Amino acid sequence: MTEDFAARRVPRQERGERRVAAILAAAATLLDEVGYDAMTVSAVAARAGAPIGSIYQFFPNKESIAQALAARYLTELRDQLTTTITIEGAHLPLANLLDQLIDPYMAFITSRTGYRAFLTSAKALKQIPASAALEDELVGRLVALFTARNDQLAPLAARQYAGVTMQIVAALAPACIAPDGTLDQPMIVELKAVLRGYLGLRVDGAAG
Amino acid sequence: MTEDFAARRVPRQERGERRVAAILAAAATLLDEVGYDAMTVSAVAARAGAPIGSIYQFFPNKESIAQALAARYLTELRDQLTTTITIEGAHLPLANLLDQLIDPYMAFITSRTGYRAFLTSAKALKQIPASAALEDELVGRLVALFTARNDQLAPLAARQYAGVTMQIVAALAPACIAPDGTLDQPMIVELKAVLRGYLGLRVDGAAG
Amino acid sequence: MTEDFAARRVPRQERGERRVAAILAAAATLLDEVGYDAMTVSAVAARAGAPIGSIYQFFPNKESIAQALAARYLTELRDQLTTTITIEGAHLPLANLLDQLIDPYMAFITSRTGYRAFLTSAKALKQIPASAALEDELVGRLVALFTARNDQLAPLAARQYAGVTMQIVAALAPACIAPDGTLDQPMIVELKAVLRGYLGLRVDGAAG
Amino acid sequence: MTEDFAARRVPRQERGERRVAAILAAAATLLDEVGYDAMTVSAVAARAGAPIGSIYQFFPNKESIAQALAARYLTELRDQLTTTITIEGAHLPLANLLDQLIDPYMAFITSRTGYRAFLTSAKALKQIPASAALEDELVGRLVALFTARNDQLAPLAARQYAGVTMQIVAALAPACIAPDGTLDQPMIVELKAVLRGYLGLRVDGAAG
DNA sequence: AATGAATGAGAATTCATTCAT
DNA sequence: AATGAATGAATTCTCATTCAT
Repeated sequence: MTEDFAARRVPRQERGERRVAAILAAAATLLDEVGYDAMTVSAVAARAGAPIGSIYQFFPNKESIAQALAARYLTELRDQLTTTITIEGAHLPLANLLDQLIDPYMAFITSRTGYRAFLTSAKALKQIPASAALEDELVGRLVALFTARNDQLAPLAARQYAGVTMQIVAALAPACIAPDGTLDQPMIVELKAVLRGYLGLRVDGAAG
Repeated sequence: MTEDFAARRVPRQERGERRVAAILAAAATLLDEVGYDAMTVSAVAARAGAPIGSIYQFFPNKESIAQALAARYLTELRDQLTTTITIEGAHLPLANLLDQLIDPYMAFITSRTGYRAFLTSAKALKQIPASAALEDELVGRLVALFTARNDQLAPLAARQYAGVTMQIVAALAPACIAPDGTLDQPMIVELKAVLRGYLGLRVDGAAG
Repeated sequence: MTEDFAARRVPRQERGERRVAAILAAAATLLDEVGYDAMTVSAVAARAGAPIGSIYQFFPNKESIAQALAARYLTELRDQLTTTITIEGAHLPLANLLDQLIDPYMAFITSRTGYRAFLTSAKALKQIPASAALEDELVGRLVALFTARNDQLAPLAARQYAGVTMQIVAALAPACIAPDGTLDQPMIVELKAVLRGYLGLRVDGAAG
Repeated sequence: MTEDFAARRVPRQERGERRVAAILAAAATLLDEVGYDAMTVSAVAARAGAPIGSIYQFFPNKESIAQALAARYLTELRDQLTTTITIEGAHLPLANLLDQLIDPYMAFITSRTGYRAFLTSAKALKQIPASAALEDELVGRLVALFTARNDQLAPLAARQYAGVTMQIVAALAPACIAPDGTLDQPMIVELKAVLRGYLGLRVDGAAG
């Protein structure tokens, strides 16, 4: 269900599965190193130790390689955030809630090679269906959380705040990754401060 | 100071200046429409109504075209922000101060074709010296402004908050431009709220 | 005699026969739709619902698939024309004779998917032995028929007229098939007129 | 007016014109030798003594090379047939008229390398606008000629006979060219006989 | 100086055929 | 025998940049 929408042919033999895994790993690295545009299918093949024809045995084109990787990451991300964003946090102090939300997400990002490329060029990789779906789900979860914190919140407003929250995180996340791929902790502290400020105003209604 | 670092020769005749202007205008449009990677030197030439040879009369390579455009925009931006970010605003209510800061900036962005491309791919266009210089200056001005609002602020902290402020603006600005190039006003309101929240915490020390 | 020259092995089990039939049917359709060059072995496999490996179990290469189909059609055609082209028609009025010759042939053509491809690209499919043999036989039959109509006819001349007759039919037949695969009746009338005119001159010796 | 519809850029320098000529000549030869599908752009380049990039300087794609050649031939053919097919021939004996029509055409065909490829795969080279236009004009001229010979001829009928005449010529012409590229004179005699028979029936109304 | 042709390495992709399982 | 993965040369086309005129 994850990547079959993009794959030319679903690998049926174990050998094929190994190939696909190697291809995606190679693509991830290259995405990280040079970005989508500069990533070459031959480079992916070389990295994966596969002849170029094998790539096209499983993926119809360059774009679909990135999409398959994105889809895989999105599934994993969904699994994680489903655990992380819950009503459980409704009554925590904002700062604690944000720790629970942000820290795992940042950990996720840095553990997924190439994820950065998706953050920066969401449009380059066209609309990945899985992406829209995940976004909808996450917004829904945030809305539930926000509403649970503040039952005065109008649904439409909650929805907007949720969207902005996700944009903030997406937009600032790259800034939290140092060039060497490790996390920039001070920047993460600031990201949380940004969210604390924003959600303090909008959700917890500190000053209205 | 604008294009001397990139231009192969300073045009001495006005015909040359018109050419350069046409080239940059063409590049700006294309940057907007297709982005840097997909922008082709021949396409720039065609749009500018210039033979491709002419392009290389004035610019040593593709990159330098984008850089010259960036440099021009940065100069203009510097002129504007120099007026906008001043100590004058030190004692304004935060919301008003942000209006004064953000509104002209957003107006600037949308009036400069192709500026979006620079926002999204800061790294693609390698380190533009003018950019670093401008950033330093702006940070300096923000530090002065923040310090004038709150004299308790340690210089280093002020500097960090200024940097984060700029990152927030840079990161969220693209989200404030609708696909058709016009401004997304509700999103701008949220951007201001984000900054209000953040600077309220960090500079005005709402909650410390 | 049909596919033994081309098939890698004669299928002994009926499963194999069904496979071969499916493969040839798929090839026929594709030949019709896209022509020989654009016909892909994988496409044939896909259409036939067979794994590509299976194709090569029965056919040594792409060309042999088309040849097997051609051979099958040629055999069927031989069966038909053997019945159609006989001395029986020697004393019929030319127009009637032509009806007896052309109508079944056109019916044959349209009922054999992909036959058109063979008409147009006789050379593309290299010299099919069965084809040359059939042609010889048909020429022989036409010669007999012509000679029976006109015993003044020199054998060599008769042979040439027979050859030209076949060329005319082969050349104009595609023009008698509408793009949707149905027969273009008015064009068939003209085809007969052409032959009537030609054979009237050459065989029945209208004007000598 | 001839090939500018297909050319990516009309050559403006004499050098460019020489290149285009060399490219078309190379294409003509290859079309003759291997046909359109098997003709490779690199092969054209090699034959023309040009780097492959140069081809794409003047032609947007492979198809357009063939089209440009076809367009050039069609223009030349138009010039010739315009002289050949005239009412002047209205009162000539049919055999003489056909000599006047067929001989120059056959000469034309054999003097134009690669023309054969167009005859055989009219569809492969998509609808060339110039081709349809030329066909219309020729049909018109034949109609005038036929009508001048026989004023009983209904216009619609005349139009159909003209069309069939052209189909006959187009269909049998390849058969009149020997494998070595020279003309097969006996076959030309037969072609004329075919037309004599057909037009005798249809236009001169030998037997109605 | 101005123009547009020249260049060719490289990019994405295809496909007949072979081979491992 | 059956399956589908492996292979890689070949193909079309692009494009930044240089050069001849």
